[in-house]
Amino acid sequence: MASGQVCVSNIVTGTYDEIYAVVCQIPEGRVATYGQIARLINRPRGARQVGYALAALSDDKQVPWHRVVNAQGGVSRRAKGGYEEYQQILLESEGVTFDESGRIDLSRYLWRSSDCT
DNA sequence: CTTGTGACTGTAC
DNA sequence: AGTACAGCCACAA
Repeated sequence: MASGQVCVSNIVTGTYDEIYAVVCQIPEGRVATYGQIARLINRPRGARQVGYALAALSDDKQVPWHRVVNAQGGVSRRAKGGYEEYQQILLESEGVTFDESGRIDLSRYLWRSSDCT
């Protein structure tokens, strides 16, 4: 599938920007956990920062933040409610199926950064 | 520089 | 399986 990766152009090597870059690299139909992303940017204990970075994310950036879920494979609550449902809809639109409890099968949809080359 | 907070994670009960 | 506590990093005031 022709995935559209068009956000890396605005990325700057800083702190949050690295997180955005990783999120942008997540292909469609795949999801990544905060801890996974945190490790990718060399911040194995910065899982919190990843979520905080997405919280501070602005609409100007085309970052698929909806592909980022917690370690339980579920959508975390945001500071401004209303978007948790929006995220699930976007993921379902990409082919991701949710569990009865509203959770994703990470063993099946978890994105692998170190695979296929 | 110190304090507070947050879209998290892992362990323990 | 769900709830509770502590740890961690980065940014704003």
